[in-house]
Amino acid sequence: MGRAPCCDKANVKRGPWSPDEDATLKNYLHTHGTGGNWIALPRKAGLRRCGKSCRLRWLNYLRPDIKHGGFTEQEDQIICTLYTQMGSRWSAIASQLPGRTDNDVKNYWNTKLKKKLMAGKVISPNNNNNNKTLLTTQQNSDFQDNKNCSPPSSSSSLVHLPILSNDINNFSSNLSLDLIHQQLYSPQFMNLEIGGANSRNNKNNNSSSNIEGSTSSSSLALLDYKGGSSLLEEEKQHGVGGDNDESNKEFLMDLGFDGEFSQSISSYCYSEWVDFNCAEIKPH
DNA sequence: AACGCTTCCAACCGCCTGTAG
DNA sequence: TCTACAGGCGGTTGGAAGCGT
Repeated sequence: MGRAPCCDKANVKRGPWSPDEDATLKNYLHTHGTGGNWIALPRKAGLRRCGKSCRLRWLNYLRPDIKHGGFTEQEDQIICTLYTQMGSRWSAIASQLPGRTDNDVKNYWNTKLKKKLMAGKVISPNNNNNNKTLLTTQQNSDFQDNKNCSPPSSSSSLVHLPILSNDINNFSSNLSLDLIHQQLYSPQFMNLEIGGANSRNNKNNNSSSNIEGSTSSSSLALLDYKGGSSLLEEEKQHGVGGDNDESNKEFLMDLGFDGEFSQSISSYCYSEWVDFNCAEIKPH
């Protein structure tokens, strides 16, 4: 026995919403709110629509704070990073992007960003190209309103990433590589040299397990000291030394790889913990 | 202009989860 | 504890728009 349908499908209209329907829904919600019941809402509002459809229409299109299209490079990066961290948790990803809906992010990923990433046009960790300059002060503005992040220093070019919730941090403990991850983030694609002469931070190979098994209340990311010499164990003990040789830092976050590959990457890349709940990421 | 193919995105579907009774 | 129901979510689809031939 299947689940009872949420509405009488024979008597509800389907397909694209008309401007009149939009106006009706908007007006009703403006006056009455949802009343805590989307299922009953269309009947009260005089709409021949399924309650779920009304909810979707409101959340994805009619809400006043919705942004459509025009994803910024910074948003691209955030989506890519979060996708590698937690997979297709679109609502969680969208919650980190003010004004974006899960549907929007999902569509954007499926239609554009995935291809863009495949073509190497989005900054990826350790990408050895000029894309790092994508992280500029101009991009701060989108997220400055985030109440949990301190405002950027006027004299610096900090990039303030939005809050990653504790839930997101929890996701990272149960990650696996799906096909897309393997394709998009293969060592070749990332231009990484795994375990070679540059694997200078091998003694730091507990980083990955710390990330993935972290019970910390913070989401974590790491900054790479490209060309730096020390492991910075002392810094790990004494907190993040954010002012050290910033010119050598590179935008990098937990990619969510499991197992040996993750260990290899982390041992190569990661050298410093930062609290990613309100990380200040600086351009390379 | 007409046709076919591709891309994009709004909307739907059905499963899962949370919660009230 | 169980059940029913609504909300939430991710996957998928259908059609409009764009583009090339």
